[in-house]
Amino acid sequence: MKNLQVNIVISPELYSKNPESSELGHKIVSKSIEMINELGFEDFTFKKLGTSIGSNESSVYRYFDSKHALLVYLTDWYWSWIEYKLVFSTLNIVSSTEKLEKAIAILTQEVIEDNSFSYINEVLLNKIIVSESSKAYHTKAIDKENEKGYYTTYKRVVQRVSEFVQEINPTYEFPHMLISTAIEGAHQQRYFSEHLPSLTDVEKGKDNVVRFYMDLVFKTIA
Amino acid sequence: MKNLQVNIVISPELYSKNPESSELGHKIVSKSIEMINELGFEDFTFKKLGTSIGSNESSVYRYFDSKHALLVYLTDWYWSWIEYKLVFSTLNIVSSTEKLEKAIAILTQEVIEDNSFSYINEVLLNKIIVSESSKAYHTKAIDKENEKGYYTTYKRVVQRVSEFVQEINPTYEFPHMLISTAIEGAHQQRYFSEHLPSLTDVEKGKDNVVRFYMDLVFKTIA
DNA sequence: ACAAATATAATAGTAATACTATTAATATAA
DNA sequence: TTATATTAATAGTATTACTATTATATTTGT
Repeated sequence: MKNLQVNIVISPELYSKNPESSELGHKIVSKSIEMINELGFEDFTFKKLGTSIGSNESSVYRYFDSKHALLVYLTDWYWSWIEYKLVFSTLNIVSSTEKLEKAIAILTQEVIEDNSFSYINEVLLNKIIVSESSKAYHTKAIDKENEKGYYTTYKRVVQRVSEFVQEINPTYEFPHMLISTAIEGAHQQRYFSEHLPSLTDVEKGKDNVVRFYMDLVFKTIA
Repeated sequence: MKNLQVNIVISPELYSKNPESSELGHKIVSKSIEMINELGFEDFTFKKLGTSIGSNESSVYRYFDSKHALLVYLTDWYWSWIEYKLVFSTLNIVSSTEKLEKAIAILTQEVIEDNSFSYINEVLLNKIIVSESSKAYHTKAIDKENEKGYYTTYKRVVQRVSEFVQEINPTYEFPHMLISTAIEGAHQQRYFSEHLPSLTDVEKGKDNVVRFYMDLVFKTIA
């Protein structure tokens, strides 16, 4: 994956001005990832962001209509990246079981290496997904936003992996529930393991989250 | 359960003045449940709440330090109520399998009847848990709050049910992960089924969420 | 029954947030 | 070079999440 020149392309619905199109746009995305991690989404503001990139609030607003729009953009970028990894790593594999194994690994693993997609730090972005992304869709405007296509990438990822499940066991009733449970669950378990560890069974050094979901998925569809 | 005189007792950590102790307190809790449902947590304010119960903002602040504190209170009330139902319905049952079945049902079912615990509408409260409760613990202050015991009831519920799992299969490695995955997953699936249905496999009339998690849990620990 | 204590309502005020609008300066492109 | 677009700077607004103060009820102890 290293030196491939690939770009994650984000739907124009998800920004006012494309942050890919300028240096300032890059800085906005890049620094917002850092700052949301540091401050948490609630305490992160466009004013602070503007200041810290040597620009100002109103310039940030030209790229994103709101703080929430930026979070949706980051979330979509993440899922586009995951989809890319998913497609790439299951290409030319014939065994459905093997494809599902790879997929579950990608979906439940912690991201520990910044694959340096230009100005986006995937390690930090993954942390935002774990601790903040649920705020993107837990909003009163969810239905309108869903109609506008804000969550299509995520839905497509779930769909793709559900298809692997269906290839393995065409009679299994709940492939989408199983995959969305594994994805969201893995993020939650990572959050719990750091903050509410008694809700989990994580052990230092072992990647129990991946093992747990791998086991759960394959037993459930067996 | 109907005519039993039982009270849910909430730890004093979770309020400034006990809302159980006055008519105003009752109104605050009762109306806030309605309003958070209507407006969503973001648009709900103490000012609006005060006005709508014929009182005012500052009086609400005497019961709860912040909007967030109120959400944590409501969440704890919910889990205390679930714990009560859990203990009640598994009392005198000897079969661990049967106990776990009852537990999973209680944890994953939609609440459709207001069991009229005085001034709290459990149906609406359950909806808040489904769509807003993750905001209670996805906060930068989580570690401090956890130390103060804000989440002990929830943790105890997970612990109790994990013990049923361990009774059935003492060698299963991840009982806590399994139960917290089922609990949080069920809420998520209910939210998705309403707003992002392609992430689920819900069908009108059938309670697929309960069936899905029941099947998943028992297959996983088999 | 009365004073003291307590609870509540009403009002005002503050710093910060999440924006919008306007203008000025700067870079780029025709 | 001029027109165009981009950005920075500044100012302003309604609202939020809270704090503080005082006046008025209500409850409680004696």
